[in-house]
Amino acid sequence: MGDRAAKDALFDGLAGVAKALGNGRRAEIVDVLTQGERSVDELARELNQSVANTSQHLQLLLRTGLVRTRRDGNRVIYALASPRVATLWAAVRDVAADHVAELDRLAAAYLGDRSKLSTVTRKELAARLRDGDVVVLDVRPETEYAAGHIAGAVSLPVGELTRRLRNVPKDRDVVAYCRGPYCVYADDAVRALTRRGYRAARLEDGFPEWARAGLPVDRKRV
Amino acid sequence: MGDRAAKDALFDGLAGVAKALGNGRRAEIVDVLTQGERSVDELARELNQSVANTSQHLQLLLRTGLVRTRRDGNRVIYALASPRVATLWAAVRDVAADHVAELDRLAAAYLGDRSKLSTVTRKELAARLRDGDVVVLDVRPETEYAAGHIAGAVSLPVGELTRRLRNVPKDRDVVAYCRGPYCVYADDAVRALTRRGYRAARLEDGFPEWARAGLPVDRKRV
DNA sequence: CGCATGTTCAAGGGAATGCTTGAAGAGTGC
DNA sequence: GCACTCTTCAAGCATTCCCTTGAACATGCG
Repeated sequence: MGDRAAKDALFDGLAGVAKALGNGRRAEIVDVLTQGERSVDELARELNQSVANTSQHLQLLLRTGLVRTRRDGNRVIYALASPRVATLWAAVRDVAADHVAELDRLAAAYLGDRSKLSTVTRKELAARLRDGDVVVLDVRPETEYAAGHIAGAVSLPVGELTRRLRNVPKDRDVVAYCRGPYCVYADDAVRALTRRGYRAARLEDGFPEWARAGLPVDRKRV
Repeated sequence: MGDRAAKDALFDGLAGVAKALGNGRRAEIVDVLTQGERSVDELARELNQSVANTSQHLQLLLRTGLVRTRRDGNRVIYALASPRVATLWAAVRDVAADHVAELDRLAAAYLGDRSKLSTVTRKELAARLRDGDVVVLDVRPETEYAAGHIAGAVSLPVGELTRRLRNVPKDRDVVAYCRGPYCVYADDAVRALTRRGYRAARLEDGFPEWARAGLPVDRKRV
């Protein structure tokens, strides 16, 4: 024991986990699965990839143990193997934000200019929720809201925002949140709201981070 | 903003961090750097790889931002870019331990049978250190001890263990620790000690985990 | 059963990865 | 300057990775 070949094999095994996350498409899959389980073709559509390719990526994630499957009639539903995988993905994102030189540029290219968006930290929002002086909007698709949301938040998917604007009180501060720090939904919502004269800000990160921090969540459909 | 190409590029950027850790040799480099900074050829010797190859891996880690360098006369010293990188590596290891099916086999092949080794958790050791009823041995190379060690531990590199055995009291419980959960030094030490009639156990993980948990450390050479 | 839907498998081609070898840079000491 | 050490660069080759295409497999429904 303690020989080179075995040590190399062990570290290859450990590195296998990182390798599984080491592809943009697979990273995106894990990122989406953080919001809840999905079928293969839901994922394929979300990633804008062929079903075959998506399936292959999922097979690899499955072999590595990062995801698990269950059958639901016709379809196969994939989910993260455990919350720990979501934590790992968050750690990857954090290191990238800290240390990857070009990430700011890439993020800006996708998200646009965020400098004019006001943001709220988890802590601030938690405090203001306790005081009840803020309206919280979950602007993700409704199924994700149903699978879990910030306690007290109202579902208002960004696609329906303009149609259901009357439900948003104009005299109170509004905070929108979505999937995480690299999700555009809340950005779009905040831009649309401020343009119309609302006092809107976005939560710095998203629902998964809120839940992971142990802050109050709700699973019931409202 | 919000278009597919930019989103793919962003996630490729995020995944780049995972990709950098997604190779056994680079993972090993990061694992070693968790113990402290190293020159290229120290790393090459530790990994049993050519200097050129090691240098290439280091270049990639550098480009990704996971490590940084400084010159020391003739040589270039590499270090982790921040403690957050060590945290990320720990997260990878944890997920692998939880979810990679074959990891137990790989670990056993490298580490040997651990079933007969008694272990101590961080929490237990911290408590027993406060009570002063235990001798703690740092069995890593002396330079790593000098760079930081559990407060109250004594340096006794595993290579010199048999030569300096007289320094270890036979009537007290002994706990040995080393680099981390996949390091053999403490295992070897505990086996050698128990064979000679000492009451020895190993700390479940290693020094980096101890330090990361905020438990008392010391940097002074004894 | 036959057909539709959803998922996986298999083969192929272009690109990237990992290691090797040998040479070129960079810094130190005589 | 010159020899020496440590590190990086460059080219080459076998292997792996990623996506595509088209077929096979599984499940549900009429």
